[in-house]
Amino acid sequence: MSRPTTIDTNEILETARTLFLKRGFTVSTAEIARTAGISEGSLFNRFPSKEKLFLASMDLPTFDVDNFLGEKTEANELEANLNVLAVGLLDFLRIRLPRVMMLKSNPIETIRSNPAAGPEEVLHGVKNYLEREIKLGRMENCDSEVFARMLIGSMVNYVFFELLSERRHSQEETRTYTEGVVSVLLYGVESR
Amino acid sequence: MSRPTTIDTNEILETARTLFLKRGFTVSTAEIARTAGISEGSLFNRFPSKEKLFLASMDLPTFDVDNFLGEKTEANELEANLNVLAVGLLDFLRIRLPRVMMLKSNPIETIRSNPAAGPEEVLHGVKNYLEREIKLGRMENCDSEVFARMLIGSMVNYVFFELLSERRHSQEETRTYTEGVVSVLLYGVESR
Amino acid sequence: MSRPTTIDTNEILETARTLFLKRGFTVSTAEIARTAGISEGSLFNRFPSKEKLFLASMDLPTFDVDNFLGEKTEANELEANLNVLAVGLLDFLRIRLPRVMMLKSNPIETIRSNPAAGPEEVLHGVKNYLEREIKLGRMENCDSEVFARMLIGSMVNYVFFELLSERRHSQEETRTYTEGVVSVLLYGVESR
Amino acid sequence: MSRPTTIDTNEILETARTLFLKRGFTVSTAEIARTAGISEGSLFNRFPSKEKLFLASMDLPTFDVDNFLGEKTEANELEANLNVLAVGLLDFLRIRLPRVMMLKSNPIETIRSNPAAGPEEVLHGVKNYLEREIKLGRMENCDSEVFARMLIGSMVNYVFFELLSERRHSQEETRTYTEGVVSVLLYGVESR
DNA sequence: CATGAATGAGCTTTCATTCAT
DNA sequence: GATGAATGAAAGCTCATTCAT
Repeated sequence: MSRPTTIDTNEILETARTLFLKRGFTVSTAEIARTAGISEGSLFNRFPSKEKLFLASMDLPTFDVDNFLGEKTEANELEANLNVLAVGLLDFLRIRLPRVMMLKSNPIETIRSNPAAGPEEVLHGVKNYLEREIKLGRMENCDSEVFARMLIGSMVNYVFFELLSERRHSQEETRTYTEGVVSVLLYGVESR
Repeated sequence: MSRPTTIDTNEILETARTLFLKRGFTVSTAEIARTAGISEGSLFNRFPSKEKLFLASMDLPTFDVDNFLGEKTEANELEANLNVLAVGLLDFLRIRLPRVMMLKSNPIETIRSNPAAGPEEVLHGVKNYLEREIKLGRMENCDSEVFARMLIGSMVNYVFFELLSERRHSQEETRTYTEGVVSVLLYGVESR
Repeated sequence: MSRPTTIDTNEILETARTLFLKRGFTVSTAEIARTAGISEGSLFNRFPSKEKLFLASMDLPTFDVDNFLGEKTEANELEANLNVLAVGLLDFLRIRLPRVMMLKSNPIETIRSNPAAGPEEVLHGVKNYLEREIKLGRMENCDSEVFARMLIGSMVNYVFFELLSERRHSQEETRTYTEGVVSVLLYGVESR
Repeated sequence: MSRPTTIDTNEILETARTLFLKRGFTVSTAEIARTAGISEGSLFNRFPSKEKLFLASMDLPTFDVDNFLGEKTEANELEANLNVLAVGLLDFLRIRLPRVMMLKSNPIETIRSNPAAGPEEVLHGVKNYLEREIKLGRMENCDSEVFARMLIGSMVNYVFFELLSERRHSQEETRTYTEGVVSVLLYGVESR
């Protein structure tokens, strides 16, 4: 019966996210509103404070290893599975990592207690997956924590480079890299 | 040799760094001055602007692989060398990484052109070192870029976890981890 | 005779009055509308501006001494009449005084010219009444202005205390007070 | 050693008080600063918030009956003393009353608990004085509360009229009034 | 006519920076 | 050089008012 809503909250969040990620928490709400094509008043109608807007725009996606692999893997191919997982992690981290960094660098008061920002989840997910593969006899026994950290760390670092150099690797580069990583993880570079 | 009445620039920088790293670029110059025990006037006598102070306090250390290893390694022990290198990288990254993240998250205008913030240096250093080891026949031929990225990435990620969880690993945990990483890199987890 | 769908202007005014009196002119129109159970749009359909709403809600009641006494007094009893008048003034002032104070403390531009806010009326009314009583020989000749001011002032002050202490006197306290006041006015405390 | 203070806090308070009293709490801090001839920044250097400034500028003076009379009265002249007291009350109320009204009409959160805003003090002071006079046998026994309320109320109302009509009575008018009041209080208008 | 989404002007407040000593 | 008072531009936020339905 009243004037219909014309402003899309998601559009605001995308605009804010883009600006925050590019220029830091110090971008002004005025600029966010202007870029989103709305008035500052409308911005604050949706989000009660700049901090809330910031936190909402930096919402962290999660990554469920089992769900992700369950759909895509051929059960018996460990190396293939790990390659798929590596690529999935990359895509996930390309979204999550810049937000985590932004949140960490602008420790709004209420952020501290947010456990979702913690990095443990993904590590646990990968570790659990590995241990299941070991139990199933499809993988040699090994320190799953070290393996998981190395896999994730290699992906994190790859994305990290992309962020800092502001250049995204091509699909080919990426595939070469992930395959190299998985290969090294499984076989090392030295024949023992 | 009496205590100089002038203010130690390094003390200012340390104070500023601590505050910036903990609370982000938005800490006020007033608070920095107060914490450093000086007046705001003095702060601006030393640094012409907050941005300059920020950049100075986030000065990025560099890591010269050759220098570092030259002093500490026994030439023939590749695995030992890599372990030393890994620990050295960790210590280096514990200082550098939070600053890089802070710089990336607060891209002051003048920062863009600063190549020192780029992550290529260390990658090149490690790659060069690896290729020399390969040329010297002390290491199997391999994709040095992937190897370097994995080594660095594993360390980056380890420090990353420490930053996010605000808990530093013990020396023992760290040694176990670095040795695990190097071992996997060299030999993998699967016997081929 | 079903409940009308339209909004009762008087209910709005009562809500607004209550809020204005309790919290000052700074209460927001949003809160007034919410408290009244209507939309802000409807509020502004009724009152073209917040100021108009404020002025309307602070509408000052008047007090016609003659009308008031005409119905209630026994003609020959001066002291009784004055007691009735005193109580009537009290009840009147309990409504008028807080509004006058609110209007005075928030001198909306257009208020200045509003003579109704002036306090002269009641003073004149009481003075006229007193002079009639004197002419009728039911009261000694005296300075009717001083008498009127003292009577009114005593009541104003009594209400004033109630406002500031946010506690309304009981009926008994009130009667004791008004009778004391009238007695002093008529006979003083000293035998001359 | 540093730049000397050039802004007088009292001047700020006077400016703020004048504007608040004339236009209500809604005068902007910008206008207060401009009128005081200082920057808004300086205003907030002195007062951490507009509310604090408001409260400070509405600081309520107190009136110590004994101190006041102690210096000015000839001990044995009750009526003379009361006349002096009445004038003193008037002068006091001309300052206090508008501030009390302003405070009451803008009930800043923290104001509620401020007992100084309460009107009891002066009432008690006058009552105590009267009871002492009664004990000393210089005044007939009477209801000191009613007497005090009437004296104060008459003065409050007189000032009230001045406030509302924005016209201050002349000294002569004032003296005539106070003397009339005291006379009525002591002797009434009727011979009993 | 009632609604509440949208607005934008204006508010209080902050803060990097300058300046007089 | 060190100080901290003073500044003013801009920030975050509010809110009376308008408008599309």
